[in-house]
Amino acid sequence: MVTLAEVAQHAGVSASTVSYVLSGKRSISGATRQRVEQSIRELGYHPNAGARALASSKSNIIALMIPLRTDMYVPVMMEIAIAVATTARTHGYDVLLLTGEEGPDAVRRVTGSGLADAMILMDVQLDDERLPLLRGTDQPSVLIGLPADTSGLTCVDLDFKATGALCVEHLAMLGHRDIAVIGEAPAVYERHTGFAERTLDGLRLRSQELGMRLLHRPCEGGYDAMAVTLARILDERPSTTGFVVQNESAVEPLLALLRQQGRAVPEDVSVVGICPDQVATQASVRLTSVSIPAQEMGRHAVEQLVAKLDGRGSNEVVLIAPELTQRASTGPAPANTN
Amino acid sequence: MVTLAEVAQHAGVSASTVSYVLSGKRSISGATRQRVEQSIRELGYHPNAGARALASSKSNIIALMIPLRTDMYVPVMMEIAIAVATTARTHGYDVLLLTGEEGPDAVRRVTGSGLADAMILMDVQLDDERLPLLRGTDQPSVLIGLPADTSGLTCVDLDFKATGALCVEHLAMLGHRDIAVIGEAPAVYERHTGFAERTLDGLRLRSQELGMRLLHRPCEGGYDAMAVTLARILDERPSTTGFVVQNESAVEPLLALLRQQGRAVPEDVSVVGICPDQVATQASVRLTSVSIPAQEMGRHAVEQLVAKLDGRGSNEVVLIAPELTQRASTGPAPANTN
DNA sequence: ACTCACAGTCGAAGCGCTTCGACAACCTAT
DNA sequence: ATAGGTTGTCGAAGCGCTTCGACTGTGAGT
Repeated sequence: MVTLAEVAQHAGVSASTVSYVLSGKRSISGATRQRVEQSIRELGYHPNAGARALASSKSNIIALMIPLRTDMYVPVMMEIAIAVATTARTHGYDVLLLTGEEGPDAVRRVTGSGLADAMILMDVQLDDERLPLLRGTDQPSVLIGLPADTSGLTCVDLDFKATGALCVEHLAMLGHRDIAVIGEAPAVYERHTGFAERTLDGLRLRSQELGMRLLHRPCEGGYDAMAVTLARILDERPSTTGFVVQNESAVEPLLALLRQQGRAVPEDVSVVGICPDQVATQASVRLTSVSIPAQEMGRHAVEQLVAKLDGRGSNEVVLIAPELTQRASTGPAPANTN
Repeated sequence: MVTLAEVAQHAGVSASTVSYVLSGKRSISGATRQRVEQSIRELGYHPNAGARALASSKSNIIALMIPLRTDMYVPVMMEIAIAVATTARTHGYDVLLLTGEEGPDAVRRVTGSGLADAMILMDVQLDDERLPLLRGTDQPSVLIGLPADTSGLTCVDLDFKATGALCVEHLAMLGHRDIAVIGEAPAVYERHTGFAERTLDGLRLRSQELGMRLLHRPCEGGYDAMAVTLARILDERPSTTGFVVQNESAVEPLLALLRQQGRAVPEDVSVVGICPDQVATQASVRLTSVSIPAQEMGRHAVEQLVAKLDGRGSNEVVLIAPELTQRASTGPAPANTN
């Protein structure tokens, strides 16, 4: 293993000079700089991460806490994680992957040990038990998702309330009056995950304002669960002509079931998805949808964090505006056939 | 920030004693140990990761390189990543998330800087450019996936060749003679990703041995691509009664299309999937499938790696035996209706 | 009573880096 | 020519931990 000292000797300068070449924190003459860089290349030198962390009390690592559950909104999580990792690299940071398993202890461990300089939390619950810890430390952090109380915190998320409203508006504009919401699995609501409830708020509020009737049903993904849920909805409110689906694994089952029952999409029934674009475009009917901007969220989160680490940036809530893309699954409500 | 020295002082012992309490590398009297542990708790001490890494030349971090592409077999990757992270924690390791983006440089950087003690590589190509680097370093590593030449490497993977064979055998047993394989996207084969080719080998070999006819068609996921592929297959070989699908995002489209064309599953046509159980059970027809044991792979990989780090363990290729679960999508071939 | 082994503890020497203050050499303004 | 500032470099002091060798006291063996 090559050390700073060896590079220094090879280049005929002192260790500190090499260090300054590397960090650029003091000016170095062109000649010296080149000699040092040459030596670094020749010797294949890589600074030792531990030593660096110890001396500078900066690890250049960002911790990312992802949820342990692998059953929900997985592609979104993955895309965020990858966006976080690649964006972090462009700022010179690496990413440490923590699973929710350890819970708040992970926060303590990482903060206390100086393993990471900052952290990003995903899958934030409205009343997340990790929040007090974050508020009580001076380690920068960013949440992806919105808790109930955002004071003293930096958050990045899609504006799910606006997303709900947007879906309703789109259906209203097309003349639909009775709409049903296929939600995430009941467990998601029970955990009080913010995004699900905020979407619902937006849906309810706007549909009230527009005088529409709204039915909300949580739904486990999959064909069987969807079949049961759909039957219940159509039983309770046969006049339903618009669906909003916020559950990736319910999209295709819903479309299949509607088809099977002879309800044509979009002629008889319109469907709006809240899901990644990939899901929307690969469905059997190209789905009108509000996309989950996973990459953008990951990127934003890192950039907020880096800003904080650089002493710039403050606590703020960044809500990304939803965008609805009309595809083939929504159309005018059918003429009233009471 | 609390340091070892402060804990030592608080407990009235020397720093080295505290260190030995922590590491257990020398015997410590019960009384002293308890006093130290008490102090640690009272002061909320966490050892500094950087200092530890520097002094011991061990970071207790495992690097995990995941593919950059977010478009393919995502849930599997995610599940593996999570299994790696949680298993690593049980052995006292944290996980650093690297994306394929940097390519071989990432290997150099991590190895050279001592950022991680070992690494796990996913999405290994048959002739992966990172392999020479791995062979040339003494840093332990494990591949998830199988390259062409495994000499000097430790690999963990599902036995995809046996998987292919198993699928064929199942269909053969049910009396099918003409089978079609819906493969991964063409890009996967072009990249020479091992698993896809090995599956194909297994499929071809066994179907030859059993005197069956086999058609293989790569397929981008999604409904439209699947429609085109299916049409071509049925056009070329109308007598096809068995399908093997190795592409998560083609499963549901295939089932929908078959249904739409009046081909009943499993009465007219049988379908076997190679996919995570979750996909198989959530499909519109509960899919007979060989599951991808993502968790098991991640766990195995970490355990191999930890064994190496402990000086136990050697280079070996661990192939996990495939298991086929019969569900509702396969049945006897229809009577010959030439 | 005397050695020997061993458990239990301590002090000190680093691990490889960053960073601060010092200093020499040079330039510019007086 | 001189004071004052700049620029480029160096030496040394840590950062918080691990680990080695050394030391002390105790109990067993003779």
